[in-house]
Amino acid sequence: MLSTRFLPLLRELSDTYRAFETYSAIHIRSIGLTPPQFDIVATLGNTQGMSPKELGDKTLITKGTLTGVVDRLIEKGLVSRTASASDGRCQTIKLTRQGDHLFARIFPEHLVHLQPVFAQLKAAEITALTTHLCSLRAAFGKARETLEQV
Amino acid sequence: MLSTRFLPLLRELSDTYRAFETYSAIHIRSIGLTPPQFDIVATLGNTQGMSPKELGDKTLITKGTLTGVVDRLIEKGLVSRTASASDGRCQTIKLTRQGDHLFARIFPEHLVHLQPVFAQLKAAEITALTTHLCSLRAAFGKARETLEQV
DNA sequence: GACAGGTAGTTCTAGTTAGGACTAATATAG
DNA sequence: CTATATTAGTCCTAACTAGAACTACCTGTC
Repeated sequence: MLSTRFLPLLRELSDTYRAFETYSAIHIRSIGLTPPQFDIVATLGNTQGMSPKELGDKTLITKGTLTGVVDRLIEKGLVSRTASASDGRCQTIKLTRQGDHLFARIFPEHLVHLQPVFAQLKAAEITALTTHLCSLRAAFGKARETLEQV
Repeated sequence: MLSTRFLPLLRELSDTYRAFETYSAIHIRSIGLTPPQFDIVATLGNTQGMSPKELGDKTLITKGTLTGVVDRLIEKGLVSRTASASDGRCQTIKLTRQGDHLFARIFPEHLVHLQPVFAQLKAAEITALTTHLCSLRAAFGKARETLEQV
């Protein structure tokens, strides 16, 4: 007999993630960005820039996708792509001055947009949820390692 | 001063959701389906079929996307689309005999694939996580309603 | 029974997605 | 020093995504 007691959790995880995506997209689209584009701008904010590889690791955007997302941000004049001097394979993606200004304006705005959501939750709930999610993510990671050992 | 204490939670929510998607996709792709296609087949399993509208509500696939996903499942011979007799706007999507066989085979397989993940967690953790996610989702829903009242 | 308003589904567009094939550059082993 | 393996990034394909425009159909009101 197979246990199915975890199915409600998986459904809830999907539903909650999508509720978050949908809610934050309301603000993001009002700026004229897409969610992945916002993610890149937010990750580059307050840094000296980084390689596409590093950017992909942080935002979980795969390399093939990242090329296109960065292309569109360059078209909009928000980021630049320059070759690395030390490693001919690497490049550095950086916010332009215009990108920097945009980041400084929209990041606090985005926090204001999210504030009413988390004002409804107790600090302890937020902490507990984060911890439990972390365990679940680790469980997926471990199960995946086991599969790959074959 | 804006609070940013919820940002780690949002990152963890995204990361955990993607870990789940990636992990379950390993099994789903081995069957020759995509995750949304699997979602549809799993939702139609053990039912008499339902309208695209209902299917979209359950799987959170928007109507425009659903048309294409169902088209591809029809091409594969797994589902059928028939007009409703009572309402000329509605249709009924149903598993074909072949789709039914596939469902009967792969759904238990999928549970077996997921089992090792949840075997690592205590039952109480699973329950607590589900409850907290539900609160968070409700908070997004409430905040959204507030925005729409304008 | 006509007409206004709402609902179901399709089509279209721009963008994202994963994965794999490919190129170029670096690093390692012998 | 050279052959091999690894890594970074681009390009390609099939599919999914939301949202908006559109068509067809239903429902209520007068």
